[in-house]
Amino acid sequence: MNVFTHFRGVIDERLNELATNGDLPVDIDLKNVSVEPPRDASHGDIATNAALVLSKQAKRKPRDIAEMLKPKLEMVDAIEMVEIAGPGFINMRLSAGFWQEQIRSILASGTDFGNSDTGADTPINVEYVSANPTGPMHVGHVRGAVFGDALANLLDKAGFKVTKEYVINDAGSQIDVLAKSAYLRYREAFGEDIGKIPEGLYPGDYMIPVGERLKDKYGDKFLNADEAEWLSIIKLDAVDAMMDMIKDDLKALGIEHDVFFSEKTLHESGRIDEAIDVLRERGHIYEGVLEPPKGKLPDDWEEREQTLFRSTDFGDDVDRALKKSNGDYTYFGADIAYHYDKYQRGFKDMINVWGADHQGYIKRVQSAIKALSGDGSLDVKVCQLVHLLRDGEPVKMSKRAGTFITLREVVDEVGRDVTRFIMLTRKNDAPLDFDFSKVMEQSKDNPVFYVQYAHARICSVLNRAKDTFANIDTADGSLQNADLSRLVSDGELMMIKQCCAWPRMVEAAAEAHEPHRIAFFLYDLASEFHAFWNKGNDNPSLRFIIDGDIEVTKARLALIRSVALVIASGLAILGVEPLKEMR
RNA sequence: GGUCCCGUAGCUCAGUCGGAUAGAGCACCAGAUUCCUAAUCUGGGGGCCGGUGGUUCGAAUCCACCCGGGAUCACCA
Repeated sequence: MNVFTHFRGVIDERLNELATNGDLPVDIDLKNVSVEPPRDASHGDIATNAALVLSKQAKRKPRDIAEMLKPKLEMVDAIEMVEIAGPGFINMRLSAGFWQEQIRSILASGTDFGNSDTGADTPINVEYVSANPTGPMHVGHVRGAVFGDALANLLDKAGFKVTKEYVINDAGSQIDVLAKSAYLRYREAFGEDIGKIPEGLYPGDYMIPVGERLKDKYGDKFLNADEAEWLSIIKLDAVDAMMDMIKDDLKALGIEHDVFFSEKTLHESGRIDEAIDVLRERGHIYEGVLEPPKGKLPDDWEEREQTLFRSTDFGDDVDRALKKSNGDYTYFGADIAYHYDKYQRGFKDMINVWGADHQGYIKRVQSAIKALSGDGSLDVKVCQLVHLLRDGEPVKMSKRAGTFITLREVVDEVGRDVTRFIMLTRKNDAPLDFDFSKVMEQSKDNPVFYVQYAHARICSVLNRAKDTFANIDTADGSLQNADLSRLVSDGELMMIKQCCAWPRMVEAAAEAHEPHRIAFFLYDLASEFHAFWNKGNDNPSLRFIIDGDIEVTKARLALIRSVALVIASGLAILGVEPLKEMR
């Protein structure tokens, strides 16, 4: 249960009563009323701005409305105290009993705690990674991959029906290059000395096994054949080989897509013509000449007539070309068909995760979706660069020279969990430093460790309880029966409240499409817990395991088990395994 | 020149559909281990939230215009 949503409902009811009684206008609009935790805990547990928001509509002073609402709220069982503060905020304190009961429901829900139905099973498509199938994934892909995956998990938890999608760009000229590179390695597999890989082909060693694979599959069939004979066939094999490699890389990060969509199929099936015809019928396509870009002209600029999409009608800056000079569709042309296809598959909500270099591409795709669908919407999440460091020094990489750092190298060195968590410790649109030395540090400077450590500590306490009480049952089902009214200290109630904020956090993060909020929340929760733990150092009566008092012990175990469940539930969104011990 | 992103403590960054006295970590200073993992915790100093106007009960948050940093800019994908 989301505590705040629950009381939002309660407050709405009482406001409607006031409207029925004639104290407020009958047609009063409650949509701006919010119920949230006050920033300052001394103001109580929940606060509402209802009186302030409704003041104008009701043509009454905020304090008057607050005074009318106050007695009605005081009658609610769980509400212990109601106070009007400042310009008209209504602060409420909830009873300890109410909070204690929440532990029971957290234990009953397990790691499903925080699941929400705000998504209402709405289909939503999250497209991420979509690295070109021309080589292994490199470090530049990692952030988008992790971000997209965590966002998809988050939306799933919030009740959306999520499809994780990868579009394979298997149609462009880079695939010809790939096939030629593979063919060279194929000849090499027969013992031919191919010398230095010619400029313009992919030089990486990862192409060698592809050559072997072709040799095994086709024997010497293509050895003396014309390019026209082998090109289209080897393209397929080469792309397959690249995708196998990429899927392996993704697996190392714990990522598995539901759908791999082939761009090539759009070209072959005439779907691009179809989508563009739709646009043409609606009058959004014309043959014309684009203005040269303002500012510095590209050296090889020439005026030419092109098939253009009038994206400026939908908020773009200039109209966009759909066909290349050789008559083929541009990537944008194919992309229009791709997004139209997604829409026709039932996705009105689409999210794409792109690198920072694609920012300028956003408006045109959104324009196309508007022009084609009317009610479809695309949110593009742009991930800024990751600065790789080692001991504070930049790690050089050069994609051109083939010496780029691969995703695999990063994961092999620091592990999947660390890679994933650290990538989510910044907003997607802020650059991120990734220091190989720092992320492996076992200290509170390192948020992964800090959160994991809290979880491990809890598991450790649950185990140790058996040393003190031989017969104690620490299973969730048993802890649910603990006498939770024994949880009365400030620290204990704080922990409960923090856990109860979890569902609200999930909903807010999902709505904003911001999985990093989960990482920050977990850090805060871990911090609460570590503080609580240390109180037992100063005051033994605040320890979790109290020798001779099994009831208090069980109640406290129920509490910290709830904390562990929230941490595990959050880590699951991030795709990180909660650790039971860290020795 | 256009577009997009960023600008919050010395440093790295959070900041909830606009909410009350703007938060955390690092660094700095002072403390806490016969004790469930000190791999942790407690306390302290430190801010014209880039600037100027506007919107309103109320702005770090929304709008306009500036300043500074980054990315990107006809047929590549």
